[in-house]
Amino acid sequence: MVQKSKKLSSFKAPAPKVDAPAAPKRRGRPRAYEPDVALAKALDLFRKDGFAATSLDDLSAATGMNRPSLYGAFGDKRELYIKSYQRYRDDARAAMIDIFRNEQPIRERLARIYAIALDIYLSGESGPRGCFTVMTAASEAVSDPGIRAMVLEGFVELDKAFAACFRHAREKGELPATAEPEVLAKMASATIHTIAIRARARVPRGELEAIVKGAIDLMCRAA
Amino acid sequence: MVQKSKKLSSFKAPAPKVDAPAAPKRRGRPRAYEPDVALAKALDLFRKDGFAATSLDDLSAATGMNRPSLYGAFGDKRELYIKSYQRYRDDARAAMIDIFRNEQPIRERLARIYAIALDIYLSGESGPRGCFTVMTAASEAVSDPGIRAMVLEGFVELDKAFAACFRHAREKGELPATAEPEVLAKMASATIHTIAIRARARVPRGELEAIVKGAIDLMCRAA
DNA sequence: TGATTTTCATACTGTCTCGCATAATATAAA
DNA sequence: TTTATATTATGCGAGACAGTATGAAAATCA
Repeated sequence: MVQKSKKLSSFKAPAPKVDAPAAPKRRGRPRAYEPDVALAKALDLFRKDGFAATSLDDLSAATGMNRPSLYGAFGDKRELYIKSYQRYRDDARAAMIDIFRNEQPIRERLARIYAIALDIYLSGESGPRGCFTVMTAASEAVSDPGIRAMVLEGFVELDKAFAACFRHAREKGELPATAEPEVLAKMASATIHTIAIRARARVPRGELEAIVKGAIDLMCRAA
Repeated sequence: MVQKSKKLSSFKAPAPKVDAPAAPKRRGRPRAYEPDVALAKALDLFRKDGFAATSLDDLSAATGMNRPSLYGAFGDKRELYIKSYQRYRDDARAAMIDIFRNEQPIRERLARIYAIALDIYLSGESGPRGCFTVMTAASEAVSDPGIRAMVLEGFVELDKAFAACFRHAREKGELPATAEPEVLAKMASATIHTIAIRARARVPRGELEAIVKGAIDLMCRAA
């Protein structure tokens, strides 16, 4: 909510949503980088080492952009971090939104959500990346109010999505009438958080899947 | 497990465990600091800002020790971080071990454990500190194998303590025979992790206590 | 062709970083 | 008092850091 979009996607403005091969004919020297892929590289670096341990030289090398280009395209290091985080959230949301909305049985929906989460958390060439929201909460969130607000928003969004799932399942009779969607949602998020953290410590996928299975059983068993 | 004690408590060596007011008459110039309180200050700083964002100047200012004294007493920055972490674990364990061992009903034991955890996570003058194990997992654990091993050990230790609790409760008939202590233990740890992370985002204590209450109900209700 | 616009590339500045070298200081032992 | 020992205090030095200034390069427009 803080840092409201402003001109986040300014470099996308010329392309009118539908992929337009009709080149807009920009005026000056053409860019030597693609903002989207550069941002993805920056995101990966931030996810690996965190804000403080990632230098602009590292970012410059990873994106192939030199320092002034980085500033021109994304602003200073903090802004780049924030844009990376927004990108992460957008990607994660896009990967899960269909499952959160569809009509499968609750157990199956949860299983698929966690499978996608594990894919995200365990990806990365030089080791698992974990959850960027959790990492940011652990590092920058205490001292930076703007970033803290974004992290908090991320938690709330996930809680609400899970709660909606459980509410729906209760209405369909998959869960007992006494089930409390909000409480179950917190436990579902807690499961997300624990696998995200354990993934950073290189706990193997099999163990994380076992935790997920146990959590689903506990949350969905008839009371 | 890595960095095995070696000479961790070298400065405690003269004091033979029982508090000895018989001054050991050390040879040279006396210390101007107390290692224990200095380490506590360093720990607090690391918990607040993390490894990378904490400079030796910060540590020097906080502890009142100048740089060479820091090196002499604790080694380089990484060693100081590791010793801070060990101190944190020792303190946390000391605060919880009685409750993990005693004979109260399971719900009450869990409630007390979480209350202590919240005290630890929410302490700190300039904002909540969260859980140092979780913070370290989120930052240094991916790239530093030694630190990763310590974090992993921390996770396992907590899982085992919770599992022992649940096993004991099942034997006493507080939980159904079908309850799986290891599975419940993972959920209990997940609850620890989620409140630790949310605390960093300044979620108020009341909300965290509500999460804890819901988790205890879910874990302890008759299946 | 020449003017304009946008980006790239190099290099710079002042500050901070870690770790250590050196010397002064305060105690105990001889 | 002298010597040995252990600590404090100052500060150096090579490098990393974030951010910017300057000028060259590559495109469009007139």
